[in-house]
Amino acid sequence: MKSKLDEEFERLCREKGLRLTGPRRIILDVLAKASDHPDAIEVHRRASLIDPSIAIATVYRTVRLLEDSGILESHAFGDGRARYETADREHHDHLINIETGDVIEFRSDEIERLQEGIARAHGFEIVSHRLEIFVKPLKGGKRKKTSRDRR
Amino acid sequence: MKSKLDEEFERLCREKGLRLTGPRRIILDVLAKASDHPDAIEVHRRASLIDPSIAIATVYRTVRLLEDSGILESHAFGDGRARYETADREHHDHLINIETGDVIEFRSDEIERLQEGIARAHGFEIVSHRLEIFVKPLKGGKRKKTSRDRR
DNA sequence: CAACTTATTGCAATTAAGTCTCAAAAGCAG
DNA sequence: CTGCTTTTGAGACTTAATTGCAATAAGTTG
Ligand SMILES: [Mn+2]
Ligand SMILES: [Mn+2]
Ligand SMILES: [Zn+2]
Ligand SMILES: [Zn+2]
Repeated sequence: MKSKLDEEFERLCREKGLRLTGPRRIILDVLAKASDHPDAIEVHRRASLIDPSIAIATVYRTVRLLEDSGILESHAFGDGRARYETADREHHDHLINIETGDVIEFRSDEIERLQEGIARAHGFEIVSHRLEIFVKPLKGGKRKKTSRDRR
Repeated sequence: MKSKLDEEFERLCREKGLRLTGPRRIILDVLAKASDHPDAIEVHRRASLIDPSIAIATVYRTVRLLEDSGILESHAFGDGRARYETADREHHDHLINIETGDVIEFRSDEIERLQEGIARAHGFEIVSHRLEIFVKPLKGGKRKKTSRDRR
């Protein structure tokens, strides 16, 4: 099935004279289907299951292309590698469980609004931002079953 | 003059059997005096003015040691390098002017409080967090003279 | 202060994420 | 299908950071 992302990417290709190649389709597909935040190596591993000839260099080239086009977002959570997710959902920030590496998404309109105010007070407008909260489980139980996110 | 940081580092050395060496004193001094957020290469450059024989490897080793001891904080603003600042001041977050690279510090107790609430609602407690807002100047003038931060 | 033990240093080699070069392969307009 | 152009895979390269190692310097003891 052809997703929103596929259509957007096709449009982009036509617009910029880029080619809709096999590797690009597969990499975009891997990213569209991911419900976690894979890094380039993990994207390559998943893409390789579909076409083992895809090179890691192509993964790096493609995620850069997609990121520059606004189709992908990259994050730098603790470890050195950049991690990716498609930019087709509403903006959110992340809680990272430092004991398990699980990533939990959240959104706070209040925080978003406060950030706007801070930027404006300094004479700026926000281009982008990142908020990452590194957490560990509360000892005293009170756990919600929220961490569906792998790694 | 001997700063708070120096004393804390001396205590740490005694505690862990570490040695208070020339290079360590100089690197800590450079960091204590910095009012910006220098990266390892810049710290090395400044340390070299005092003792040209200091190796970049020693800078990397020392900032890691200081960071692990909680004396230094490292940040990963856009560019690949880690940037450092001493952890002796009150917690704050950063606005980064993407046009100039200037870093502006701010603190919002409201945002801090909201983060606590979010973490707790998910059954976690915050270990650390980072909030970085990438901004550009508002076209319509309204500028405050706040950016005292170099680089 | 001199001798001694052990941590630390400078240096060069190494690692690891990501980028680049280039000849071969593949898109795609005609 | 042809021909032009972009993209690819493979491997070389770049850059921040880490590590191995022999030489050096801290700190300790007498
Ligand atoms: Mn996410
Ligand atoms: Mn700061
Ligand atoms: Zn946000
Ligand atoms: Zn904060």
